[in-house]
Amino acid sequence: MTAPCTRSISTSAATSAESAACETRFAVRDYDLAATLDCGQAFRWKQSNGRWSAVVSGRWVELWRDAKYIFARTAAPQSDWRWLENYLQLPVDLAAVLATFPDDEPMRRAAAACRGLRLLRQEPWECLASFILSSTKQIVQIRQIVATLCARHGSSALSLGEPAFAFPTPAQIAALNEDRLRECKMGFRAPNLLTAARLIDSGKLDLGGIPELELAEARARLVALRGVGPKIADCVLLFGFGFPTAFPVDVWVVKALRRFYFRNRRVSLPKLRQFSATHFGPHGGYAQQYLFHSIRRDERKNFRPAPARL
DNA sequence: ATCCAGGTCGGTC
DNA sequence: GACCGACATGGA
Repeated sequence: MTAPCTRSISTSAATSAESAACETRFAVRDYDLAATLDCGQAFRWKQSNGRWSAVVSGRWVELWRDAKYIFARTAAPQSDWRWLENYLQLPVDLAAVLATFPDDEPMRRAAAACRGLRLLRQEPWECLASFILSSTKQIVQIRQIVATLCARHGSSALSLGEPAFAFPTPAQIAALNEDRLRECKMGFRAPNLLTAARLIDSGKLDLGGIPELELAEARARLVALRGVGPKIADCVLLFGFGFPTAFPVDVWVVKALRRFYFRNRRVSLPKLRQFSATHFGPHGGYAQQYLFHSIRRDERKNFRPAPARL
């Protein structure tokens, strides 16, 4: 698909890491990189002067855009970029996805308000672990917990800027104990992460088999984990495994569904789940992310920070 | 200060 | 089923 390295970076002053650095670009349309990386589906991306960096499946990578392209560079040489094309879901025809959304006013507005928003395809274990850590936490805090966990317990990754760390493997976490995990500020979620890591590390839970299952069965496997209910399970199924109709219903989506489809009436969570499972079509998961992103942005638009004090 | 955050769990009625 | 409080931690 893409040439391995369109440009290899090498200068006389380059360190050994820099001389192996690798850069490429992808022509894209309808791809809002910033919204996609920052909308609460992934928790590792940091922005610094217009560029986004993270560690994806153990590889440090930096991304940036111009009008036509997404540019990427890594610290290590790449023989191909399929891992990144897959992560960013570059081949997805967004217009075709949007065309399956229900033709109603809320979805038309959400699609118009979030033009270019995409779903990523994340590494399943990292996705599961991250969302185990997400319950009743704000997105900024989830990022902080995940960053601490990676810095303390993940393997270091070759990078060009700040030191970077891979997400800890199940084995790396399984080798810890609850107190070590609590030191990463994850509170009561620590034992949940620990038992999930140990089940996977011991082979008692095989995430690799999940994609072969029907949605309901896959969901049942995940919900069997302590600390994983229907919402977190659907996040993992959608963002990690790509089940297109997985539909995470969190507090924001509840708010959006009630406001847009039930005239702000009190509707029980099971009823909202039932509605969402049938109303949003073959790419319901995508529709969910558009609702989530648009209502969060609307609410924040009304928020005005207090003027800075001197 | 008080409420709430990309929830889940184990109780109640 | 529906409703409730506990669970850690820190932003707003």
